[in-house]
Amino acid sequence: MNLKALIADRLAAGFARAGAGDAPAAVGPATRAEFGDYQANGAMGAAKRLGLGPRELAQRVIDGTDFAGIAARCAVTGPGFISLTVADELLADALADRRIQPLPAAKVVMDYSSPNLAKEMQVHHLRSTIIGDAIARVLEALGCEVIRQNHVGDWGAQFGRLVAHLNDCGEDAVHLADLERFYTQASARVDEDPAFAARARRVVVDLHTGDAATLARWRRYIDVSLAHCQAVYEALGVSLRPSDVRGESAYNGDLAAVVADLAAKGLITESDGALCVFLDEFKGKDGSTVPVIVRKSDGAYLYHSTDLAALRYRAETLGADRVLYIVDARQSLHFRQLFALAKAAGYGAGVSFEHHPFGTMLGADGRPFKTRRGGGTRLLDLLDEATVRAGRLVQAKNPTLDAATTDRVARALGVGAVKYADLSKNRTSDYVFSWDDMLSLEGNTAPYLQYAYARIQSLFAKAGIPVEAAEPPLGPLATAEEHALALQLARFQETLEQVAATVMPHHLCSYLYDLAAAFMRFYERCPVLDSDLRNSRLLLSRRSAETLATGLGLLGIDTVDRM
RNA sequence: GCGCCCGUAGCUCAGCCGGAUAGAGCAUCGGCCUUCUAAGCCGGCGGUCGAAGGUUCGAGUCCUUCCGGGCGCGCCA
Repeated sequence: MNLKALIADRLAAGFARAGAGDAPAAVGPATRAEFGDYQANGAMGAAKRLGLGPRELAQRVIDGTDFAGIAARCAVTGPGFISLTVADELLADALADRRIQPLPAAKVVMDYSSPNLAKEMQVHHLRSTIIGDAIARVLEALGCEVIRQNHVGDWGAQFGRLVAHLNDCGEDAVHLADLERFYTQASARVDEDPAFAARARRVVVDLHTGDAATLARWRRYIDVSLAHCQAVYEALGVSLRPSDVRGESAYNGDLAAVVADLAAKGLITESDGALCVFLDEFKGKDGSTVPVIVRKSDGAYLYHSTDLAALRYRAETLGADRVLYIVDARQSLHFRQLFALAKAAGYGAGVSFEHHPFGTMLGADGRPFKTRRGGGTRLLDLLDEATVRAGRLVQAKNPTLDAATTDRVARALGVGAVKYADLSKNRTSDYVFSWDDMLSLEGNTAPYLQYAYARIQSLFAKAGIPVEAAEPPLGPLATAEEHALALQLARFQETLEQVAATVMPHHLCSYLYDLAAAFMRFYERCPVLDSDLRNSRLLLSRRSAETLATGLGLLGIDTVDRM
């Protein structure tokens, strides 16, 4: 149940009776706990139009609202806030059933992760991959049909360079590390050797026109590279599967038709031999327009055309209601152009195309992130280091665990910490990558949430009963800690809906951290096993464990029973 | 030059259609393990929310200008 929506609904009737039916109740969590659990700020904004004092209107709203079963107390506070305390019976209802309520059915296509192949996955691939994955899982939990589309870069100039270079030196690459090395060499040659650069471009044309030898070579490199990506996804606990891969190459056959269609619709202008679309939305102050180039003067297509073909496929073939692109903020202009182009071409009318950007990764110095060697940091190295550090800590804290359990726990905590460090940030602009922050295991980190979960498992082990044995109903909430914990548990639904609406997983992280903290305070203050309120407190513990496990699961983070 | 994003405590970050005394973690200082896991709990220290104007009953949040940072801008993706 969505408490916030329920309260807003009830208050809406009160606003209507008070003559302010069009005013939003503006319900949110109370900013100050002393005044209750939720507050509605709408009376203050509406009062002026009605010629009433804000407190007077707030009182009229309260008088006209039916609080039966939802609020234990409701009062006007401050300049005209409506503050209310949620009734225990409502919390008992909320905790009786932990099922998530579905949103209206929708088909959502999600483009995320989408690494360029031929290179190992680096830390900068982390954001798209795990943000997208968390959103995909949350949407599925809310009943949406999610179609994952891993739009890997498997068709661009990097393969021209790679294949041209390997043709020249007569070598072949069967391991990713080799590919990586050869690609670096090839990139260097492009900068120094114009003749090589020309050959590399020629190879791209061969590839795109279906030259058999080139395609065979390309296929081998792609397979090596994709196997590596899949290994990273599995190490990360990301839900992407090989069947979710639909890379740039999948649209090769559509490109000519898409461009022909744009031409037929009168959108194409030739400029210096390239086929361009000039859109009014991108006209500058000086009257010049930044063009969208859909075909180069040498006949090759670019990512605008590929992305447009992909957009059309997602809208028309997959039948999406929404298409979410979880892509670096540096692509913002590209997506504005892409969506404008789709609109001009009449593709995907009625479909919501959304670019959800995230910031560029910076180093500790605030400059774009690079290692000393000028490269990136391998994602697998980061995960390994996190696991090693967590392993040392697990061993120090709990030396009685056997080796296999220690390894498993270390993996869950280490990988969880890395993911949580990234997912818990709402940075639509740049963010600072810090090796130490990523690997931190104290405070507001995944291990804190996992620790709360493990404590609950331990509690039930001590009680000698399975977690499921704690059943409703919830008893009286005798202490402030119990009330606060029950309230936080009851807010899970509204949190998931908020994540779905904003496409921002950090709201779920904040929620789970607050939940774990509420549980820790409850646990420190309220004895469970040796208490008259044992049943009720066990139920609070059970729901805490379930909600933590479910929430962490949506973030792609594992829980452990002991740590 | 034009455009987009950002600037909150020493550091890393929250702050939900503008709403009460701006919140966490880390760091630092102090208290709490003979009772359910101290990876924890409680408390102290720490911010003129980049600056100046404006709108508003009310601005970290909206508008304008300036300063600072990042990114993007016709044949890479």
